[in-house]
Amino acid sequence: MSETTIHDIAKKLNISASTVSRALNDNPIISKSTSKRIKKTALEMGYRPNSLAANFRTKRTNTIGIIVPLINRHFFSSVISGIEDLAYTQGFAVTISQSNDSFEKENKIAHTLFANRVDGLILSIGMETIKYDHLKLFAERKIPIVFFDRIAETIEAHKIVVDDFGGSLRATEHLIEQGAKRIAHIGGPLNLKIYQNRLAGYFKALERAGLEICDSLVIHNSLTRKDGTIAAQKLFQNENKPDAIFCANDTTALSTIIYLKNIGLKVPDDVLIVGFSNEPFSEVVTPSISTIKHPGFSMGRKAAELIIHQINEKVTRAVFETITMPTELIIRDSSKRIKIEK
Amino acid sequence: MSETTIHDIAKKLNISASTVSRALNDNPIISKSTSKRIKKTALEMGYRPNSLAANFRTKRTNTIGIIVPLINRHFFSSVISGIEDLAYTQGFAVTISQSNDSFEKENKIAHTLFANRVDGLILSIGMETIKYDHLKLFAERKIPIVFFDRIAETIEAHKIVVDDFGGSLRATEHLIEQGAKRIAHIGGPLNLKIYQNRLAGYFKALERAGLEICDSLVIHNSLTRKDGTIAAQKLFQNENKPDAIFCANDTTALSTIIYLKNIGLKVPDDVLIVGFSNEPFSEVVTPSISTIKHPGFSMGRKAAELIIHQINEKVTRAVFETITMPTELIIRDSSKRIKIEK
DNA sequence: TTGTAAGCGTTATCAT
DNA sequence: ATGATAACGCTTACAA
Repeated sequence: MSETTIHDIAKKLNISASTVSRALNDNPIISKSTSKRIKKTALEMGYRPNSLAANFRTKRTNTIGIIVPLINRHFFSSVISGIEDLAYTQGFAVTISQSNDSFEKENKIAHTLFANRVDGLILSIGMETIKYDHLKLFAERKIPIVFFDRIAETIEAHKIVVDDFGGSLRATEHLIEQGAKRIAHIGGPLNLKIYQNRLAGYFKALERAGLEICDSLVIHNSLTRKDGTIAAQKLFQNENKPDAIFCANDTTALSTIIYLKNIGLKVPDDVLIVGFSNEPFSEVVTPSISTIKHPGFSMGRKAAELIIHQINEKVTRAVFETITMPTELIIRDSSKRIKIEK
Repeated sequence: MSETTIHDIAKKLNISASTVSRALNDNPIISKSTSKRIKKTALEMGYRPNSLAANFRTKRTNTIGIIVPLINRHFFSSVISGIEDLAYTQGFAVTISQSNDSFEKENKIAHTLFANRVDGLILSIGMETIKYDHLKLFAERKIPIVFFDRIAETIEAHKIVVDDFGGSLRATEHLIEQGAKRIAHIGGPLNLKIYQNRLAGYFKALERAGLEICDSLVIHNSLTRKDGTIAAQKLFQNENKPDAIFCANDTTALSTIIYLKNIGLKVPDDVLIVGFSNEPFSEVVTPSISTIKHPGFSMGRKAAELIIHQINEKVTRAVFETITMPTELIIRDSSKRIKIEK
């Protein structure tokens, strides 16, 4: 009933436990022949290494902690999938928690992961997070952190973001190319850098085209389905109605389209729409939604690569990179003004 | 630089390490006053419990292992989200791996989780899995397992499934109520129980209504987007064209709708469609897709509840339950023949 | 190439 | 209510 240990194996073979340990860890110092004998009897005796003991001894868990706002969201589950995919090949386990965008929960999770001695942390911070003491914990103990998407600017760490600025610039320029003159923007909370950047890209495009920036055409909210509807409502009650909207996510793009349909306006005939993130639904709704593609899976793999590298290096880096993943404009029906072309 | 231990705290307060340990674990045998003193100095000294040591000592990791085919799929990420949600409140961490529907990977993952001493395992088996030796490992060591959705019938464990039969029955009956006479079925691979059940529900409904079961109206494939298109093509090249299709998932329901649109048939006017799973896109495509709701998040919570109960009980159950989660028919536009009603 | 022995930090058992 | 002590299974200097 009780587990076989390396001592049991050692006793059986009349050798020492350390030799067994070395052999089982493929230490090249052990002769081929004894190593083979040891592995054979280990198998016979049904030995399974006690990684709890090993972890305790070596102070390494081979575990990467992940914190995301919500697992069940396409972008985040893509990233997680990418992290797991690479981590697995490198012998790391992955433990996941969701903050539900609550600072309190994020804080608790961070402490738990810290206590559980994860070797590294990959996270996207929650909407409420503006203090980073819970992350400084890790920094102090030299436990590597990699941020993705929603980053904490003041913490020194590798960061992986998508090119929000460039994507938004392209999206807005595309609307301009399609003939839009009064382009509105439905954006996210500005305490998050990603939404600052998306706003900036939008502004830049307007500026380049010599279009006026109009305060009444810019609305910020939490980008839920409902927020999109309310924003659209506001935009079309105005005097200065937009002829195009660049939405900071696909969810609001969708609810905007639905709202417009309800008040008798057609997309793209009356109003052009571009979203952001390329949610699975965007391709299949009517009209299909033009959007900016977010490379979730690759971001996850890259994040895993960076953190594992740091874990294995054990070198305290002075220099941290911010990696910007390329975005891609996907033009679909919601933003094609010129139907004649084809 | 080095970590504070309970011995350091003990030394500072001139008490024993065991008292410190007890106080920190809220053992009621320790007097309120000393307990308070201990916690205070622990905080001051920046003590963080070494859970690696504790795990090692107690042989518990407070960790639940999860294996799913793919994290980045709406249903699975919902279940994972539900598991994490409950596990977190009960003090359990959750580690996730994806099998990619490969038996080899599933096998390796199981061994790794086993070696890492997870306290319990929640999983949905891959498409290739027909042998269960890797799971018997857990059973032998009395490590609880909970299956969900894709279950291994021969392993004794709690199982959580959705009411595939009932859902399909309702879906098909609904089509019949809407006046359909020649109902086709696009189903999944029959080595998986869930698709057997969905087929059975479809048959049952036809039988009850006295409708003939027609082989040429039933097609099985892997339920991808493309499979749906091919299946629809086949169905409408036939002599005996269907006037309704019950699809075993929403993906094929969608591609069927798109195909029909392309060949000039209208949904729901010419053909009625019902899908299965309530994917996020189903509500927002045009026409919106009637479907059977899959309670992913609740399944996850339930799975977590069951496994944690078993972990804490430490009692070897002789009796295992198979819990069938209720399904719900959501009627949307793709299956509403009678438009006059409103 | 192999063996000896210490020690990781905690909890549990037995005393007091 | 508290203390002393052993033990968990492994890794790793150091010794041989």
